[in-house]
Amino acid sequence: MANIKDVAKEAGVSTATVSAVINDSSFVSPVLRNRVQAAIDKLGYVPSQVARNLKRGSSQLISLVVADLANPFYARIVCAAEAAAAAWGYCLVVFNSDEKPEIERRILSRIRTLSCDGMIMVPVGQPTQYAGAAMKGLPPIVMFGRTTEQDAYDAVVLDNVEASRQVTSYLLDLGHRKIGTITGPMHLSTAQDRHAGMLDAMASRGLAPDAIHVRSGEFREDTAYSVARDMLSQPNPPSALYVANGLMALGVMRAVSDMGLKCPRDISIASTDTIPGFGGIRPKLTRAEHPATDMTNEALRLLVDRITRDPKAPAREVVFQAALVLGESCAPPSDALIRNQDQTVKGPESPE
Amino acid sequence: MANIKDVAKEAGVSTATVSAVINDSSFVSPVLRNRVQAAIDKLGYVPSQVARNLKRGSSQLISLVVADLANPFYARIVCAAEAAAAAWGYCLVVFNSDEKPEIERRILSRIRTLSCDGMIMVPVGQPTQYAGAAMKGLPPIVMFGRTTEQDAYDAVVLDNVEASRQVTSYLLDLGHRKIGTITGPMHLSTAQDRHAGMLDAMASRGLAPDAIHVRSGEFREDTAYSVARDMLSQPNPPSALYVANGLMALGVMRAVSDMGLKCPRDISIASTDTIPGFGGIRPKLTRAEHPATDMTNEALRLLVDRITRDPKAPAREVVFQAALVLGESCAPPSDALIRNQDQTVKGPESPE
DNA sequence: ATTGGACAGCTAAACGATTAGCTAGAGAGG
DNA sequence: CCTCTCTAGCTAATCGTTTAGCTGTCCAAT
Repeated sequence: MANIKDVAKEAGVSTATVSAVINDSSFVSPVLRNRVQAAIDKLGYVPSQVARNLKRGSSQLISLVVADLANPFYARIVCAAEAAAAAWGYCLVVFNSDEKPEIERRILSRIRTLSCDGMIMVPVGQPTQYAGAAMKGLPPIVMFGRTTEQDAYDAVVLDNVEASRQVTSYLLDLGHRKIGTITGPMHLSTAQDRHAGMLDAMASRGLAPDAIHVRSGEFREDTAYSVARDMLSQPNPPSALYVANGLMALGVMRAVSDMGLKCPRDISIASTDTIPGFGGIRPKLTRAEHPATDMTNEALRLLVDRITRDPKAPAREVVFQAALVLGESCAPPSDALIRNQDQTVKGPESPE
Repeated sequence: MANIKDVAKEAGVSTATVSAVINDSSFVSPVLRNRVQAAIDKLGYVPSQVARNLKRGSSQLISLVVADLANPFYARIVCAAEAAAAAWGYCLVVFNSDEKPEIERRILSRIRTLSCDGMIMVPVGQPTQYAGAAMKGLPPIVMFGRTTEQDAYDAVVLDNVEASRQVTSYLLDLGHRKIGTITGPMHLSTAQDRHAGMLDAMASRGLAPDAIHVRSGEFREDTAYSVARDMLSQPNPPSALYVANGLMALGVMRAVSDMGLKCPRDISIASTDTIPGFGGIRPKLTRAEHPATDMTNEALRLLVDRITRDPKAPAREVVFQAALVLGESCAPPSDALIRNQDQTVKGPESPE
C-alpha cells in the first residue's frame, strides 16, 4: 500500500502538502492540489487511519456493550446505535456481556486497550462496582437503561417505576386483584424499579401480590417459561401477570399456550419494554414501550457531546417515559366479581 | 496516560525491556521483570493498541456488514459473530447496509480507512459489481449467505435451491397444487436460488405456480404484508404459500390474521431461514432452518485462517444444508380433492 | 531601494509502540 | 592473561500520519 511519502514523491511536493490536500486543512494552490490529487488517484492511496489515530489520539470508534445480544430488544439498540454512530462519523464496536459481570470485566479491559473514543454500556453488575480502579483508563461512558453510581456517568434511562405502575394500574382497572409478576434479577436497577412500580400501583389500592406469585425470570425467555409454567400450575393462580421485560413475556406466552390456556381468556399478560417482532405475535401484547430509538440517539448525542466538547463536565441523566400500548393480551378476569369478594376462589382449571 | 517511556524511566530500564516484559517476547531477568511490573502497576500503564497497530500493521478488528440489522436473522448473526470474534481475540465492528448498494459502497470506503484485519459481508448489490477497483484496498473478505463472483472470495452459503425444494415438496406432499410464493429481490442469489428450488419442486410434479401467485416481497416484513393481502384477496387464491424468508413470513402471517383467515386452516405457510422468536409465535412456522450459528462460526474460521495463514490461497466456498423444521403452519388443503381436479375452483372466501 | 507583511509550501519533530542490531560484561577454554 | 562466546539489555530506526514553526518569494508601502 502506498503511503503519504510515496504520494509526496510522485507529486513532487512535501508530505505536509499532501496532508493539507487530504484534510483540506490549509490553503494549497490549485496547481499543486491537482498534482497531489492525480498522484493519489494514480497510486490508489488511502490514508492509514491507524497512523492518523496515533497522531490525533482518536480512533472514531465507539464501543457498545449490551447485556444480552440474543435479546431482540438489545438487537434493536444495536441497530439504532449503528445508524446514529454512522451519522456522527463513528464506527460501532459491539460487545455482549451476556448479563455476566465477569465477561463484562473482560470486555472492559479489552476496551481499555482498544482506545476507542467513547462507550455506551448496559451495566450488568452491582451498581457499586462501577467506581474506582475498575473503571480507570476507560474512555467517556454513557450508561444505558440501568443506573449505577449517581452522577458518576452520563446516563439514559427509562422511568421504570412509572412504566410498571402504569401497566399494573391498567390491569387493576380491568378488575384484576390477584396479579402476579415475573421480575428480572433484583440486583439490577431496572428490575428493582419495575418491581417497585408494580408494588406501588397495587399498594395504592390496598393490595399486594401473593408471595408465591412473585418470581424471578432472570430477564430470560427460557427461565420465564419454566417459572410461569410452575406458577400457573399451582392451585389458586393469579388472573393476570405483570412480566418485567419483553423477552420474558414471550416465554410466558409460550408457557401459557403450551399449557393449553388461552390469553387473555384464562390469564392476562402485560409487560414493560418492547421487542421488535411483537407486531407479528398473537395476541398482541399489552405493554409499556421504551422509546428505544430515541433513547439510543440521545445516548449517542450525549457521548459525542462529551467526547468533542467538555470531557470534565458534570454527568447528565436523561429520563424517558414509556408509552402504554394496548394489545389484546389483557381482559377483565373471567370471574372478576367473585374474586373481588373472595380471594381464595379457585382460578381457571390448571391443566397437566 | 502513561506511556512506555514513562514506565521505562520509572523502572530504570529501556523501553525495549518494558516491551519485552509486556509481550513476553524475550528473556528478562526476574529482577528487572519485577521492577518493570511494579512501575506498570504504579503508573496504571496500559499499552496503546493504536501505536501497536501502527507498528504491527494489524488492528484486531473484524468488520461485519449485514444487509438488514433490523431483521432478527441478521441480529442473530451479529450475536454469533461477536462471540466467535471474541473467542479468536478480535473485536467486531458492525455495519448495516440496509439492502442499499449505495450505503454499502459508503461502508466499504469507511472500512478501507478503518484498516481492520478482515471483513464478513452480506453483499446487497449485483454479483458482478464485487470486482476490480471497487474492491481495492479492502482487507480479506468472507462473503456470507449470498454468492458473488465465483472464486473471488471465500464464501459461506446455504444450499438455497435444496432448502426451498424441500419445503415446497413438503407442501406438495400435503396435497397442495396451487402454491404461491413471495420472493426476495431477484438480483440476489439467495432470492434466485430459493425461487429456482421452488419452481423445480413443482416442475418435478408437472406443476408451475400461477403468474399472479408469484410476487416479490423484497425480503421486507411490511412489503410481504401488503403483497400477501393483495394476493390473498384476489379471486382464486393459492392454498399454500412458500415465503422466501422468515421476516416476510411474519408479515404474511400478520396479513392472514388481519384478514380474518386462519393458518393453516385457510392457508398453509412455509418459509426458508429462521428468525429467533419463532419459538413464541403461533402457529409455529414450518420452515427450512439455517444453521445460523454454525455458518457464522465457519465464516470467522475461514476469515481468521486467511488473515493469519495464507492471504493468497485460493478462495473456498462452504455450503451448508438447511434443516426442515415442521411447525403447525401447514395442513392439507381443505378442498384438496376438488382442487386436484379443477384448478379454477374458488378458494376460501376472501373477506373485505 | 529598502523594509516588512502575507503566505505557499517545506522541514522535522512528534504520537507510542516494536524490533533489528549493537554493546558490554561474565564465564570458559587455552 | 588473553581471546572467544554468549546473552541480557540498550540504542535507535521504524510504522504513517499531523502540525508547529521555518524559509523564501512576492508585492505594497515608504
